[in-house]
Amino acid sequence: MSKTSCARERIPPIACRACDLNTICRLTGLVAYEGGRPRQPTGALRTLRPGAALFRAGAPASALFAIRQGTIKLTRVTAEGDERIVSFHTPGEVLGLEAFSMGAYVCDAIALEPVQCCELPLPLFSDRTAQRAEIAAALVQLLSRAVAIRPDFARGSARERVMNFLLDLSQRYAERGLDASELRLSMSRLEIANLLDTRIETVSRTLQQLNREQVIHVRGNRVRLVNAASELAMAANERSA
Amino acid sequence: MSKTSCARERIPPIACRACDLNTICRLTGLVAYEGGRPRQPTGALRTLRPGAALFRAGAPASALFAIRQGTIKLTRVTAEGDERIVSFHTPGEVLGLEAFSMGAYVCDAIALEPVQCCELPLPLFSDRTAQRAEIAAALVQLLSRAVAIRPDFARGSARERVMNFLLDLSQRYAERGLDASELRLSMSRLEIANLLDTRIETVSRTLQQLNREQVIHVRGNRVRLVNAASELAMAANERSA
DNA sequence: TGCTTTACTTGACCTACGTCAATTTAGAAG
DNA sequence: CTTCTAAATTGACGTAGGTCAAGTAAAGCA
Repeated sequence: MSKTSCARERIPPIACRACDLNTICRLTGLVAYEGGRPRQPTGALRTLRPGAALFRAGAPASALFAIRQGTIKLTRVTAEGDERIVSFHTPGEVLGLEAFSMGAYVCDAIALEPVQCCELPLPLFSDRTAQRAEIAAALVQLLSRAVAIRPDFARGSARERVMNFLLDLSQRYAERGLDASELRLSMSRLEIANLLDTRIETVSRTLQQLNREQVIHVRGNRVRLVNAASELAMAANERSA
Repeated sequence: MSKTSCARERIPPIACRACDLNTICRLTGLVAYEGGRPRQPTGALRTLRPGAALFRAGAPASALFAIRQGTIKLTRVTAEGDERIVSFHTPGEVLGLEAFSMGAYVCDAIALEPVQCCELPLPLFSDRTAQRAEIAAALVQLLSRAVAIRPDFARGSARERVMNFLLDLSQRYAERGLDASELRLSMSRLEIANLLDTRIETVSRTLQQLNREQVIHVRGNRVRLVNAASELAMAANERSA
């Protein structure tokens, strides 16, 4: 599947405190708060090999998931039968929020690399515990953030799409406290092209072009943002929509 | 602003029971349930003239809004200073859900026609009433639906974009119990082009093309879906993503 | 009713990107 | 190390849709 040399450059799991699910985990008693150290949660922990599915579109929704390590792609299958990538997700992000309204998941969630993630079974949220109101409030918070922030990569020129994609990745790195200018692309060019609604050749050409212009520095799946800051200002407002 | 002959073809307000906010309105005691008849809610009712703003991006978020009548566009301003349309909203839909996580609204909400909408001040949701858990649950439901259903019109060929746009409108008509094949476009060609990330000439040409092929029947801002059902099956899975 | 303005349509031309095809590069296996 | 395979790059060429420009129709107003 994805080649991604994972064996040697394995990145440690994200700390619970940097995870979007943190508040909810604590409220549901799933994990003891660890004050900063990455620590094994007490709840169900799932591991996936590259290419394995965390859940499938149409499967009854049973839990929320938080990514601890690795990257997951959300995909749908078009009427013509080909895969369409909806989004990529990195450590600290929560999947399966549609569970509260749909009976089933709406996308396939596929690991791009070795993935580790926490599972919060839905029944946790229907229990009539004393904390329920607090949990609900935290959920409302989480969901509200998810509706507000919707990057849209299938807009503008190929160059804008690629830049927006890289800058979005960079921003997410930064939000989790990682180096925002040194990216490791865990997805293939084909998967990027799919997300951006363009072609693999266009992604390749555009990356090389940006490389030649010294805006970025590309080498395989490693990308360093060099003069992207200037383009950043330009594209920043575009990304969130 | 938008021309839209509104004086004569005024459409009556939507019934509360067909509104996404219905459950929440009842729980917050804002409106007495009316069992089906469209009835004036007891809460704050706002009216807007075409071109007027319900709220602006960056303004402190103070309330949730439900559209009773008319169409609203959500827009953002790009770094280059031009407007980008994020979505159009029709009666029964709820605006401002980002309020629970952001302190401010993230888009401008502009009326395309005379608009009437209900306002639910945010303080309603922070009151520690006995119902609070139920209200929160209803909110989670509403938000969860909003994250699950994300049409994406800036993908594929011009023809696909236009069809997806029309079919999405049609579907929303249907969901509120209106005739799904007889559409009245309350937005200009320019606004459609903006949403679809294409040009006004392309929208025009594509509509005329579809008209020639008898897939739809266009006459100004009235569109009848004729043989769209066949294309519908094809595009149905595309729309929601 | 005609006049003015703005929205929409249509045509001609051009370019960014898609398509097809040939290399080159980089992991994986031996 | 070499071989094998899949991913990525690069080139040549065609086309959907962007751009520019000229009509046409319809809404608002005297």
